[in-house]
Amino acid sequence: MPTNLGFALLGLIHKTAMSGYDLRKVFAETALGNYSSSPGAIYPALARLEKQGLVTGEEDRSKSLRPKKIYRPSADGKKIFKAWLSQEVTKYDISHNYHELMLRFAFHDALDDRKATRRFLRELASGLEEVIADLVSQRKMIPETEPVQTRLALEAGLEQLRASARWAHNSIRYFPDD
Amino acid sequence: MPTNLGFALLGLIHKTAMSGYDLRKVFAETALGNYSSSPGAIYPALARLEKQGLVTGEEDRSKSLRPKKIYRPSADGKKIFKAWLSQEVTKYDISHNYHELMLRFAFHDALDDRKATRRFLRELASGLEEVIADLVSQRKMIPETEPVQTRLALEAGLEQLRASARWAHNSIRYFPDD
DNA sequence: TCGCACATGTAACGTGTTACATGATTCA
DNA sequence: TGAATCATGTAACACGTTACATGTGCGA
Repeated sequence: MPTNLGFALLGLIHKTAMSGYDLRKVFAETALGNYSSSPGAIYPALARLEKQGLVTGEEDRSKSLRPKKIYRPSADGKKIFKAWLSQEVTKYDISHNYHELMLRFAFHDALDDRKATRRFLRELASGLEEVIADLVSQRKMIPETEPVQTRLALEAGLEQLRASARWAHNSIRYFPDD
Repeated sequence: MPTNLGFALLGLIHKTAMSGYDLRKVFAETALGNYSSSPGAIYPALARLEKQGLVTGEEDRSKSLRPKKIYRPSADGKKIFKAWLSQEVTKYDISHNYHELMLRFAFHDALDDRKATRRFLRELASGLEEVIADLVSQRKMIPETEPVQTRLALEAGLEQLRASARWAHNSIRYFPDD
């Protein structure tokens, strides 16, 4: 199973076939940058995906530059990518892997299935409520002897989660039923 | 220089001397859990800290259980820990390392210096405004042809940052100037 | 005596980071 | 001709993950 970086690469070439260099530029220039734009990460990741049969790299010598390798997802690659997108949203992911969830959402258009995206957002919203409730009860259990910072740090997390929950609720309307 | 996990360990034993097992429990039971509670991470991290002279582990056979090793920060360890806490808040950290910033804040009481904590929050708040402004202009540059998800994913990040900025502003009052 | 909580570790593995290496093409 | 940009990669290293190994003492 690919890593987040692998899925990000898969997602980008799913839309448009690209070389490793092109991919690096996308990472460098967009908010995807969190998933690293260093050649030491991207080229090995592409090689792994190719070895696993999830992408195919085709040399392009049309421009007589040093040959580019243009990557495309294979049938298997598309299948695995879509399965990744369609996974259930778990509480675990929400508290330990939020970045991955947002990565998945960002690529959700590849599914071309408003119902699936709606489900994603609904699951996210309700998962968030649960995680928020957990944190609220954790907050209650912080003894008075703890420094303010402890409570405030928890509060910071809470506020981010609340913002996310509002966002998820508001976003559902962009994927109407029918 | 220790990793985030190393600093988290340093921060916990700074307050109360503890064994590796105790530390694991703290990680398992609190929101710190993001920094891993697996023995394969914690024991090697403690060993590294000890080799670097930042902590000292003293065997405790008082209870005749399998001997505990109680860890304490060394003078060097305290110095490095406080230097870490006192670091400037950079835009880079805000966009690529937000977790570490919150970890730092959570341990800020070790500094016992309201001025430093105020400075941290002020720098965080103003850094956040800048990062938010950057994202807003990035959002403007997303072509219409992009799927809604692209814009919404960026929006999700924005809302989290805005929530953080509000939190930072509101939190400053807990650290009054004298 | 069986299992559980206490307590500490090691080994294999994958992956990301940084830094370096290589080479073609364009343009001043 | 020399620098910048295009383009792909490798090598060393550190770290975290998972899984396993080992052993003590207590209570049912």
